[in-house]
Amino acid sequence: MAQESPTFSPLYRQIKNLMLQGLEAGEWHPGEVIPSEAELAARFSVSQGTVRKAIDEMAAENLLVRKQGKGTFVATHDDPRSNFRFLRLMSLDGDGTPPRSVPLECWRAKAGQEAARVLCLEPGAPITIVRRLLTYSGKPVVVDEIYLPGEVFRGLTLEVLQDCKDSLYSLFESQFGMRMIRAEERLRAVAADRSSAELLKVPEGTPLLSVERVAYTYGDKPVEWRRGLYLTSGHCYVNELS
Amino acid sequence: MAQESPTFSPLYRQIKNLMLQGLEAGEWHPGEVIPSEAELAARFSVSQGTVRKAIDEMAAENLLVRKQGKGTFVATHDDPRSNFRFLRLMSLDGDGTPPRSVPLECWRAKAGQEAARVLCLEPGAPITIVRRLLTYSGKPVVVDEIYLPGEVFRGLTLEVLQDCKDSLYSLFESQFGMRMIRAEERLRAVAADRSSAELLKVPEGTPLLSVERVAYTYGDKPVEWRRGLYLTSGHCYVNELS
DNA sequence: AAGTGGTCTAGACCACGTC
DNA sequence: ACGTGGTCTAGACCACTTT
Repeated sequence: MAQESPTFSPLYRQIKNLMLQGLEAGEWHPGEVIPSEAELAARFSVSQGTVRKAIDEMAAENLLVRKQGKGTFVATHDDPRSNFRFLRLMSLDGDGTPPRSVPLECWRAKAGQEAARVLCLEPGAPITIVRRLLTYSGKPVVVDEIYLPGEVFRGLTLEVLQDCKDSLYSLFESQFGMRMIRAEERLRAVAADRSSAELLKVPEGTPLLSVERVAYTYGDKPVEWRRGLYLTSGHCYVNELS
Repeated sequence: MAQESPTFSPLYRQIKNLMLQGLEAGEWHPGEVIPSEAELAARFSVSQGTVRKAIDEMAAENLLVRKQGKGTFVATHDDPRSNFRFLRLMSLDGDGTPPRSVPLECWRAKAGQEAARVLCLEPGAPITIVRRLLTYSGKPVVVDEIYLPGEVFRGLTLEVLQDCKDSLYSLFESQFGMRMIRAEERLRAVAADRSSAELLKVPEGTPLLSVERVAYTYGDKPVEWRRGLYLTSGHCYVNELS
């Protein structure tokens, strides 16, 4: 038989898409409860089980968080236990103290070929670049260079970064309405250049872990390109294969 | 109110545990179909929906693979598309040709302190050690040292490894009944020692990506400890954060 | 007591693969 | 035509949190 409906989409997935639009449009904000399953079922005129399956998928993607007896909440980067999600760095001894972010520079520029390609911008479009250090117990471990679309992050300055007590993604979420939901990282081993070596207080040429990341928001739209150099003498990058 | 049942376990999870025992005991082998949902529901005297939820979880953990219209199958490492699951290496240019495994050595030894701890063995217990090279398009990219419990892998020799056309985990699965289902990796950047540098044909001191892995089989039992040194001049380690 | 998500059931129908 | 997994429904009851 001919394949009649190559675009077949089950009901629960259509419901999911409607809810995704709600999230993207800001109908429900990070940290807030969304309506109960029964309410959503009534709104969309489907059974509770169908809404449930839509929510299940979104919870599996870390977009929503279910809490029995309380409701279903829009996920947020403020939750401290979600810190390991986007920074998989662990001390070689058991020390679990969280890192401190030390912003170094923040300036505006025009997107070059590569930045434009990665962030899906026009070459020459305004971008914002951040350089910062991550320290564990006062010792420098990561130096990051972060490229952001200038339009979205118009109000981002060094002062804003210095005043921020939370993670970078918490700041992006609360101050710029930009929520990171997924990222791809590419890891390589490189030799420390002079500038990085100075910041990390190691000899030039020291092997460093280069971590290149593209982060995406709703609709798989890339909104951050970053390159970090990790000093892995006292820390390691942890990954779970499953 | 007092928490009456701290050990509450829903029905579908009990079913799942029963099925896990079936997998572990070898009742169903990798690649084979398991009984239909209706059959399992009858066997366990529960509804099909409950069996379904048990299978859903196991499919999410890559233990089972559902195929609409055909049945549910025990996952296997033979599936070529599962190669990226445990070897997240990608060419920097788009070249997608798979790697070739070149076994170098295979010998028996007694577990030292660290190997015993990681593999949950008695110090002095027999272990098997494998050294091998991974080449892409003929060029050496990875040198691996692999520690295995000697009891389980008694028949493993260099000849067996050389005769094997599939992945290492396929061999372990088919020849030794040992299926890897999960692994933890720790990544660091290190300088190439002399031996590795020679094998990878790079100068001593070249930055290499050190990948230390512990792989687990059913019941979270560790059964492999490996350390790989990756040459990342032409390849990178890809990771998805979500 | 009331409201939320979590579990379990039973049955109907759909999409896919095989015979 | 048949068997498989996939979707959808409606209703009952359980576990957790708040009022």
